[in-house]
Amino acid sequence: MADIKPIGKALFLREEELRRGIEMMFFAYRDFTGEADSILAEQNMGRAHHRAIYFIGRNPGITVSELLGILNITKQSLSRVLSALVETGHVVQHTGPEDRRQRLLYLTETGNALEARLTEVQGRRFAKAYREAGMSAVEGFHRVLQGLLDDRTGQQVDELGQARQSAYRSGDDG
Amino acid sequence: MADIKPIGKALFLREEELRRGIEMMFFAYRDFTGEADSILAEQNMGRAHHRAIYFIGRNPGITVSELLGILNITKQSLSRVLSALVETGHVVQHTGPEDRRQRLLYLTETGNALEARLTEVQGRRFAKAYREAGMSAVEGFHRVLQGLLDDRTGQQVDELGQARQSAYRSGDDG
DNA sequence: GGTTTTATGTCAGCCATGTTGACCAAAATT
DNA sequence: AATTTTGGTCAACATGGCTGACATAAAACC
Repeated sequence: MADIKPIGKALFLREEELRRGIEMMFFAYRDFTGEADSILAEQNMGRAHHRAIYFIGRNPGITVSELLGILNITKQSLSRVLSALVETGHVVQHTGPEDRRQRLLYLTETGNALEARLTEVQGRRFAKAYREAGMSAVEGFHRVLQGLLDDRTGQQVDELGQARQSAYRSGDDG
Repeated sequence: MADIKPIGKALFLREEELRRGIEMMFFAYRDFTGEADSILAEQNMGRAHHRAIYFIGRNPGITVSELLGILNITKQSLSRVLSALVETGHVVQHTGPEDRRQRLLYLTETGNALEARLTEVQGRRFAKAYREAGMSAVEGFHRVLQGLLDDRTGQQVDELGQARQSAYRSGDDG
């Protein structure tokens, strides 16, 4: 059995590899959000506002509950941010046509402009990374990220993708 | 020139692909940190404590300045966390032998145990993702993450890798 | 060698954003 | 009519960023 590997060393290398992933994830996320954070700071906003704006822009007419499902925060936290965004004219709430309890959320022109600006800087960063890494690396990147998700999140992401493909909600920004 | 592509559609696909990256990054980071956050909450700690513990464990004898360089936060923010960790017996500070202004940081046994526990849950998640995605995907994952970094961070990460390989600092936990 | 400058770290207090808990109102359900 | 669901509000609290003021050690300068 000459092909038995030195287990100790293999485990060491494995741990090093995992730690490398952990660290890179930390640094990459920090830098990935950094530029957007700066833009947001100019407007006295934070990441919480960004996340709300992003997912409202991506899903016009989304309800507060649905948004809560995506963000995984409490309604009190979200409420604070939404109030601010309505106040500053980035978001409008329309009473649901079927269920009048619901407040369907839409970006205003101002909100759309900010969303575009934020997504542009983050997209630019991704475009550079994708370009440098190459197509097959991008494929691998997606697969690993997918594997990092909780099962529940994985399902959610799939559902979001489906919903987006199939139909846009009726509404001003449709 | 029959191979000119329909630009409009290509751009649309490109934007969709970039948005997919942006979203996956958000979800993956959230889930990636979630388990560790729970463990930390048990001990009345947060992510800031985790980051300090992680990088001290990884670089025994690191100075506060060096740690600040890694974390990109203010010294005041770090100081608060370090004081708490010394208080709870997770970290010890030794005056620098050359430059007596410095406080070299080390994990205690307790600190090491917590670090190991936290790194284990995060490592397990990465191990699963890596296993499912396959080796070449992992390679691509690293390359894309690398490309997402600020230039300055990329250099830093390299330097850290070097320092770790070449020599361990003298100290109790060497 | 004493003074200034630089490096390093601490204390105090502010702000954003997460949390719980208690409670209210409107609409839908039974 | 009573209950449940949905959404909102107020209050209080914790974490972890931030700035400003300050203390001390080391280095640089005259």
